[in-house]
Amino acid sequence: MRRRFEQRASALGFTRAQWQVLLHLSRNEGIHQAGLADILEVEPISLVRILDKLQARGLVERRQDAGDRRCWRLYLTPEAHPSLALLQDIGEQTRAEGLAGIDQPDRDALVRALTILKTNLVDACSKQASDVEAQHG
Amino acid sequence: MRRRFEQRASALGFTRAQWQVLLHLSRNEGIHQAGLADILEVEPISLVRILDKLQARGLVERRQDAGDRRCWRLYLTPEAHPSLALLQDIGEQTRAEGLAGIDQPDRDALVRALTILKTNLVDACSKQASDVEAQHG
DNA sequence: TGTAAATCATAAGCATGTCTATGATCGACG
DNA sequence: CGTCGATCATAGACATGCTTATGATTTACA
Repeated sequence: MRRRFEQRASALGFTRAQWQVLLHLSRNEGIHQAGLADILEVEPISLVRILDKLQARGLVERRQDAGDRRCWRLYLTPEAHPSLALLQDIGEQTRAEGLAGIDQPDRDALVRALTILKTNLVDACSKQASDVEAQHG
Repeated sequence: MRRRFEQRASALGFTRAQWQVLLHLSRNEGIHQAGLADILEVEPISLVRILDKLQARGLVERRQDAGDRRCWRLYLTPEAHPSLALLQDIGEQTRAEGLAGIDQPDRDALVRALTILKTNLVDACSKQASDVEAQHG
């Protein structure tokens, strides 16, 4: 799904990661980088360089936070909106293309299974992380 | 699933990609790099550097092909087997951990749905690739 | 046979993910 | 008020994925 999306989106000069950033930013304008990284489930450092590129292309704006000089608040620029709409279409098409021929009960089961699977693994990851922490002090 | 596996495997000094290479190589000893890349569904160049590292660690051997001087045949060294066994255990545990609490019908539906989904997208990718090819030449 | 096309391995350069480290700032607590 | 620990953004270094390009061979075909 990643490959197919990227095959289509590369014509617009975007990667999947860039689209995800734009999409989630559009739903959370004014968020700071750590918060967006949390939503995207990546480390903040992974986001920094993507934002650098999007900012260099004039699609994203970093504004100083009034009360906290450490952090930036993130906004889409007006230039971002047309691309974002196109990218959302591509995402929609890719999703539909992938799910074609899967009946509704199986789609439901897919979502159920993946939801549990993700929860299981995230829990296991954070449990082990806190174990290691406890051992080391 | 990738993250959880890597969390565990990093203690052994392996990445998921390296494990996949070792695993599929163990099932296809004597294969050449392009063939293994095809099985792993990555580009040959992505495999080269992983093999370089595994070879440097003495886990993989490249032997000249007798009949074709362009290609190498790949073999695991005896040193690879203990690590491979450990990594397979980790893979097994991670899979079990992820699937915990998903009943059998949903597991079956998951496999069905993902199989179709992958086929759909792979077909769409290669169809578009050949369209582009046709246009350009 | 001789040349053009395909194939194998690999390099260069980019995007994105990680971990670890660092400087600036904030907040909490003595 | 001053210090110490948390948090924010970011740098450096590495792993792995990609596209595109290249040299060496092999294969196919005129």
